[in-house]
Amino acid sequence: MLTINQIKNNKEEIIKKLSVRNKDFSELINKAIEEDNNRRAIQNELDATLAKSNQIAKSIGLLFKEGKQEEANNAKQEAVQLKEKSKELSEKMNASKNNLQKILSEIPNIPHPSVPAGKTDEDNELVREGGTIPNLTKKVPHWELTSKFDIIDFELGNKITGAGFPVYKGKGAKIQRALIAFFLDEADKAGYKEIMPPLMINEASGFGTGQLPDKEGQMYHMTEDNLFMIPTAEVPVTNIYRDVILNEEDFPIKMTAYSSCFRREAGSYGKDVRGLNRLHQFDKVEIVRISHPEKSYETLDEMVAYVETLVQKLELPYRIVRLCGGDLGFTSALTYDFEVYSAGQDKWLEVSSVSNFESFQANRLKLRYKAKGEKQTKLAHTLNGSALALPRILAALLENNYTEDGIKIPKVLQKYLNFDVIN
RNA sequence: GGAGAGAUGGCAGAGUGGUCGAAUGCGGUAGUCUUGAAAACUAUUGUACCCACAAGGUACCGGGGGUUCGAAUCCCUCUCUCUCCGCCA
Repeated sequence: MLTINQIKNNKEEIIKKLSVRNKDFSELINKAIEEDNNRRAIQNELDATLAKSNQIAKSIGLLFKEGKQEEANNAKQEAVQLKEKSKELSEKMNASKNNLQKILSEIPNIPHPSVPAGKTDEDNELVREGGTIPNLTKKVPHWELTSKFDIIDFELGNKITGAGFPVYKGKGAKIQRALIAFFLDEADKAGYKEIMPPLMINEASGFGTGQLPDKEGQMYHMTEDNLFMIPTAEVPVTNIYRDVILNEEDFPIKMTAYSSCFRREAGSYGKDVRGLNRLHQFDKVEIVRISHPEKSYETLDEMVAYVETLVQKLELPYRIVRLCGGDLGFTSALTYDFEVYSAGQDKWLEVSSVSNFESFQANRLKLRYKAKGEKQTKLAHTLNGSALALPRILAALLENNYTEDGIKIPKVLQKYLNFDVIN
């Protein structure tokens, strides 16, 4: 969420920058400013009324002490009237605040100047590519390979739970474990502190990172306890810093977490859902950073470079794209997507999304820092990225490395496994 | 799940209707002293909003609601924590 001060101070500029998202936000922006003016007017009056009430209440205490019953009773009358007035005003004020909140929550993050204009993923900008696309004699999609080698059982998942909950077996399960260990070890080497977070979150956490209230339908909801299954470790990990005021010297904050992720994927039925392409439960290692505002883009570049080393070490052909305005997430200012080429399907699969949210999440989280010698707190910047999501990485590994002799395991994973080929 | 106790500032911990944004101690910051440090002493030390700034004002003592002219203090409710019992990996 943008702050009202951000909006007021740079109104025209913000409207202009938001237009990169292919939508005109001038009306909402104007409404927000108008409502804020309204709110301030009400608060002025309310504060004055309360001040008077407080004054009278104090004087009543003194009058009683002095035994001036009559005067005290007169003062009470006045106080009652003031109270009614302040009640009215505070109701108005709450309504105004809620309305402002609602308007603000409909305004997305301001795209970074480097975000290209565009409508769909076709307008995304290719930043870099690497690796070599394998020249396979036979292209086999992973869902055939997994059943051929009996390493992932989709049918069994259907039986136990439902579609989108695969069962990993034997070498399939071991590869999952190896990938998780590999990703965590790499993150550790890169200075990220490992976190093992809760897999369910409460409402406040969901609000902090922006899943609630908008994307409520995308999370599994335990209504009995009002908890939600996490769609990504970003949520619990970033919320570690909800309601926190940091010191400048606490930066940089680097965290990583492995977790299972749960997504209802409502509304995406039938679209690229075969095999591992889109699941309700999957595993992912996430990196999260909290950064000084002046350093956050440096941080973003660092994260992109880091994720790039992962796909390189896994020897996967990849490309990095900068999302265009139309494809950019609501909360993000700049996002780089990583895609790996999956030869069996002849498709690029998105395996990581690395974003700078600037102060958009921090505002909701109330995550601030205090510069040395300054009294005012400022919002920190938050960033996160997948490093990496397992299922599509696995799909690409299986498809790209498949030969007549079986599926070869990339070198970096071999030390985590007691086999180097699946056959 | 049952019974009881509790939730106060960075921490510890007073405060049971008015003079409490809140004693005291510790910690933090600045200064005095010192070659430097420690100790000691002095001052300062929550967040947000209104206000151009300052002055001043308002709100916040786990969350929400209520009683009252006035609530950290009384009532209701929710959440959480602790102790005991039960169950349990």
